[in-house]
Amino acid sequence: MPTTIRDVAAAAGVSPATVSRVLNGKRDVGADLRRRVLGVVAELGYRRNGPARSLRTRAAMVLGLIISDITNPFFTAVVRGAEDQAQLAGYSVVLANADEDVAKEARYLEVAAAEQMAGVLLSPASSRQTSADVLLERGIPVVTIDRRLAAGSVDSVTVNNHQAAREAAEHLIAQGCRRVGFVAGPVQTTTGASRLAGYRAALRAAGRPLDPSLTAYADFRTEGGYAAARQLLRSRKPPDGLLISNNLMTVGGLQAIAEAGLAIPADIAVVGFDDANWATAFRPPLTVVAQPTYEIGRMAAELLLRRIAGEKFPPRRVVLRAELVERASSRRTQEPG
Amino acid sequence: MPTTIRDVAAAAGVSPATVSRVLNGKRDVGADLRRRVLGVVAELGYRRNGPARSLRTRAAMVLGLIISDITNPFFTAVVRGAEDQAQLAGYSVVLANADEDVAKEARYLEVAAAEQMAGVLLSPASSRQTSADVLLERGIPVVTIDRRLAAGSVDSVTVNNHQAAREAAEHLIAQGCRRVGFVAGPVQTTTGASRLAGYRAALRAAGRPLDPSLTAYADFRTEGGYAAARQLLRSRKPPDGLLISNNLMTVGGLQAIAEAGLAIPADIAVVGFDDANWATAFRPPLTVVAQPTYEIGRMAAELLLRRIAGEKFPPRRVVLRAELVERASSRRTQEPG
DNA sequence: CGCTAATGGGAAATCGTTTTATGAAACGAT
DNA sequence: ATCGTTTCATAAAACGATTTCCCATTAGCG
Repeated sequence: MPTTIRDVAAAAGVSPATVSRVLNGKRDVGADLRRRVLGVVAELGYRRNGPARSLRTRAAMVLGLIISDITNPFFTAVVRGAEDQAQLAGYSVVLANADEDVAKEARYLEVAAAEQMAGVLLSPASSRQTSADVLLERGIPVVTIDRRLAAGSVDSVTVNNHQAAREAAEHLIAQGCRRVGFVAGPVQTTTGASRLAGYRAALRAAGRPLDPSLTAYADFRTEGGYAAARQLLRSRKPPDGLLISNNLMTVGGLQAIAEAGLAIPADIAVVGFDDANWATAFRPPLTVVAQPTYEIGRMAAELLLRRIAGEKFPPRRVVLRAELVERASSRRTQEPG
Repeated sequence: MPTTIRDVAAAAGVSPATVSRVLNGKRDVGADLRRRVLGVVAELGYRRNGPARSLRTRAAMVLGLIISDITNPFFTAVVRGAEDQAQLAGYSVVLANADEDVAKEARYLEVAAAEQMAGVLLSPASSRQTSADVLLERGIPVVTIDRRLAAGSVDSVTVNNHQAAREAAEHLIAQGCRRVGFVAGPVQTTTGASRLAGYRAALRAAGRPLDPSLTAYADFRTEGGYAAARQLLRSRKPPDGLLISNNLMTVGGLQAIAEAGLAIPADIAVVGFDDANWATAFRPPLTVVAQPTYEIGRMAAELLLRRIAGEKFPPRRVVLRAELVERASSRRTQEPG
């Protein structure tokens, strides 16, 4: 029913092979013939059949993007960057939501292989338990986003988590906070582990003891952040400064602080991660570690497309800069006590 | 290189046709044979080639999901619902971000057709200028989400926007607001138009004049909401109550209010749309019109899958309930003036 | 027992594209 | 005039699944 390449060929009085070459800009086709073919294509409104093409070329013009939590605005911003870059090269982006679940992630990786996707962007739920091999074995390139895999052979695009977390903690210390608390993410992600390490490095550098009761562990989700922050606030010696290591957990943390009736920054100074659009609407405006989200996605897609194009180079670890954006939530004019 | 259906067939000592039948549960295959085939499939780790399958069956096991703004948490929540439902039926979901741009939307619709997607969920940028016909002509079903098309022949899943907006406005009036302002979305979307109409209906019912200086138009985006709210606040007779007709614009509106140094709800009572996770972390907690986002996505996917399965029924317009969730941002104990 | 019907399985065509191998024309150069 | 060499097109073979026929075998029934 829909027009095929044969229809176009017949209408233009050439063979299907010629039409194909015109469409793919392959070997030289006479300029006049090319024009004629393109004319017929436009006239008949022909669009090539994706699956047939994928079957023959053994690769779909599709990039997989498996992210760990689609409700996290950080990732959706990344998606935009990746999508824009992919589109420049004529690729579409398929999104999947792995929900921080290793098994679900594995399933989607298999789907990517079965669908012959050209390449996959992945924010792995765990740096070790990964099924990325399914793709690598078949020669489908993978680039990890926001997090790394323990096996060092895969390209990655991340930010300088360690340093950023350290600077954020040092900022709180410099503002006069005596007890700086930390809401940590899952340590099986490189991002979670690095940020925790950065926080600890800051305390160490400041000669502060590492009080375990100042660190609470959560799962990068709003509810987790809420519970973790509550636990910290209810301890016998609660923190007067708090660093929360991702976006969603920051929302939960703020809620816990509000419920506890504490004033920001007077009672407790707060620094969050990721510059969500509500951060400046919040009162007081939120100090955050801002990540170049769009650029992360764009860069990762660019890297992936180069692999897909067959470029050879040693595994690349792109590290972009995350920067502390100081706002009122962490600003203390006078030292307490 | 990867194992094909022939490999499986050879290893199991049957024909490819039989393997195919087992995998698709089509005609009855002997129980013992079926077991043997499935055993070999598992043993060889065989996964069928998606493109080959799509080529033959003329439909990929893929649903397209074209949303108008991926940075809007409302839509990402919808995505989750759709994805979960799709997965139950063995379908994957492909996401595309149309950015409220009619041309971009048209491009993605063509991609969906070319890729032979089984069906498409769409939140159209405009109720009239749509290219959905590209799909409908080819028999690919479409279900619109959050918004409707003017051509009434397409299934849709929306909420009762008119009534919800009206109730929200009436709530503000009941709280004693004398001048209730409204930040409207694009009226070429059915959602934008309905919410505006609901607001107006509330004023009319309360016998209030329709002061045009109390309505500002924006684009469903944060910056637009900020600009619109600022315009309202700077007018000669600013509102003492404000209804903002979507998620992102609410963030912008709150920012404008904060910058103007106004107190919520004392100086201005606020009601937003969509219950983002930060709404309760905000001080005062935000009164919102909450939409059943997950259910919208789930329902739309369910409807689409039924169409894909070939069910015949007249175009269905599912309307879910959006409900006002009263919190402190709109609560006024005493009447002003 | 003989006939029809039902069941389980295989051979081969088919989906629409790309690509390899091949050939015809055109053009210089010898 | 002949022989390469390009250049431009074509015919036909993939790609890997599904599915339409078709053929055995068995079951059912009078």
